[in-house]
Amino acid sequence: MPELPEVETVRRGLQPVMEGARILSVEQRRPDLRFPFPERFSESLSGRTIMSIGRRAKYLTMHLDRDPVLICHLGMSGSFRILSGRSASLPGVFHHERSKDEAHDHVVFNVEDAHGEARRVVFNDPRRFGFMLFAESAVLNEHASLAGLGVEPTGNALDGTLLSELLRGRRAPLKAALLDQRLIAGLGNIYVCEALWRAGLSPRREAGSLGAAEADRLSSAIRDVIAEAIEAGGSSLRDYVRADGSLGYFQHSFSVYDRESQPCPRQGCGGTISRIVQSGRSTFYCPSCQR
DNA sequence: AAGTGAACCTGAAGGC
DNA sequence: TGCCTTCAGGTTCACT
Repeated sequence: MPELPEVETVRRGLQPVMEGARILSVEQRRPDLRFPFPERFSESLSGRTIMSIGRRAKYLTMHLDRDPVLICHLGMSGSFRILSGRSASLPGVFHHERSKDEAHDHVVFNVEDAHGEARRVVFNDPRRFGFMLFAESAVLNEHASLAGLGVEPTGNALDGTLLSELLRGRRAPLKAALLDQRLIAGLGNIYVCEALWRAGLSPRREAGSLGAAEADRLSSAIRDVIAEAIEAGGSSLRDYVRADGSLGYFQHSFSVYDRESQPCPRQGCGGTISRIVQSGRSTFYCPSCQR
């Protein structure tokens, strides 16, 4: 579910409550999510102080006052919500009222935040494609989950020259190449579709076939759409909410994603958005203006 | 090696 | 109403 902008939004939502907080206890309510929880999961976290919450691609990292680092992935349906500790013991007066199905509340962090407020930070994940793992901080980037990740589409690193290099020689469709986390890390189905539309490039193009001007356009489109989506607090489809319960609103800015049969929004195009399936996933694009 | 498709799991939505 | 199928923001594994 969550792509980079949603994960970054979650990180920013957790930051004010988690940074500087002390973990009093951790309730682990099942043995596994996508993977088994680490050995001594709760014991290793309890008593620690959270120094910072980081993000790499779609992974969240929780850095403590000593090892291990907690690596967390939200999978397709993972989310966090924050309850005030006091409200948590008084049903009906939660920090925010949105009550998700508590059957899928898999982990609860009981913390005391930097102001001494008791908080419950709850990880909910109906599909359980998310996971939590431990890593050694000194070799965090060599951890199996993070080691192979490509360039972040935020900041200045991703330009036309680098994108050309990454795509050179690749025979896969452009869509598939952009979803490959080893090349660019953090893009998912929504933002790949949106970036390709902005760049006027067909998702079916052979990835290695882009010219320099096209690679320039695409790298700009990727960076722009990711930056705008972060600014908007991500996209809220179905059940995605921010840690404070509010919704992101980038979904209102979709040009093609989930807009099959609707007119292409590009000025003067007049085309109609199509849905095709590429490597098992829906691609939305305008066959008229994306070539 | 690179590329494709299935698998993992639950819930929502649509068709009949 | 219920039952069935299809689909969903991701990653990993098995296969060609």
